[in-house]
Amino acid sequence: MDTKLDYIKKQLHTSGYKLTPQREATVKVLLENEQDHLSAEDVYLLVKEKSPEIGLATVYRTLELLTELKVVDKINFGDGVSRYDLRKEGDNHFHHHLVCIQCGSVQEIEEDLLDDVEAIVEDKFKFKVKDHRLTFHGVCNICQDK
Amino acid sequence: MDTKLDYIKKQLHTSGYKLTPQREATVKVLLENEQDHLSAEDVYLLVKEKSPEIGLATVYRTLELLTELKVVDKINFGDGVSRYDLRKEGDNHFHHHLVCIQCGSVQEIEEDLLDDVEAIVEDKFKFKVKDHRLTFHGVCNICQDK
DNA sequence: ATTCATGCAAAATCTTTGCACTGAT
DNA sequence: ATCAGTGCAAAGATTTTGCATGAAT
Repeated sequence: MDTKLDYIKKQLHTSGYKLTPQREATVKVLLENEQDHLSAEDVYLLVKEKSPEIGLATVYRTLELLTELKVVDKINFGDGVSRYDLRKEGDNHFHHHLVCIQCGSVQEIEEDLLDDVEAIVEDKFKFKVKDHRLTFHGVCNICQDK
Repeated sequence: MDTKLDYIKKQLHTSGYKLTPQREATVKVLLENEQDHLSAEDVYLLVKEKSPEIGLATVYRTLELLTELKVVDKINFGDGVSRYDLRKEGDNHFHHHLVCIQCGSVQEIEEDLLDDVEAIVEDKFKFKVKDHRLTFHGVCNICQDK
């Protein structure tokens, strides 16, 4: 647990940033809610529970910083809000999502299923792939049973 | 050209909507700029050139309607803006995009490269796929040559 | 002292909504 | 006469920015 925090701390330091108490509080919230896809507002509210003095702008600035450093990925499922998703330690690719159009649940897929597809893209379109975003919209197994 | 307009007109009628002059102007702009990924504001400005009396709210309402009817897809490349992309006639799947992180260009891929991946998702996660979004971020062939 | 980070409030941006009005059936 | 559609301006929501203050080296 703290290993991850240390790892992120190191990433910040490498780029010349400090892990301030506010940033630490924000990162901890992200770590404690890894499964969720929190919006900035969500993060802010959770951070406030333990550190009431923190400001929304700071949370935004922290999330922006973490996005730049690729500690988190900023995603958008089509509602008007940006959501933030921790990258797994050592991951160099964004993971995929299954969004249920009935219950709204979001499931993550760790596997990288796109190796073949990327090879095609690089070959056919001469496009050097650095990252990808893949989201499936459909009906999750729970909603199918209803 | 007008075939496409007729086709869209029919889609509207099927769902009980009319192709008003304002909607027609909006659709025409989309048809004339199929390659681009226009934001609502972009569409509005282009519509205004020929129909200055049209309001921004109407453009938004039209785009929302077209999105509902799956005439267009609403996409989001990470800047704060929604963009609108015409579906090809008869397409039931969203097409993919290659976003260049250097010059910002967006290239479209018509091929559906995800059949295998979808089969895996349906099988392994019991998730009934209805649609997908796939975007690659990387360096386009032009920028690679620089 | 200088520099980086914060908090607050104000501003900016994008999008939606309320409401009166128009136009077609 | 009704009802969907429109234009305008106002409101809403999300995110960014300016600036004075505070903490750390």
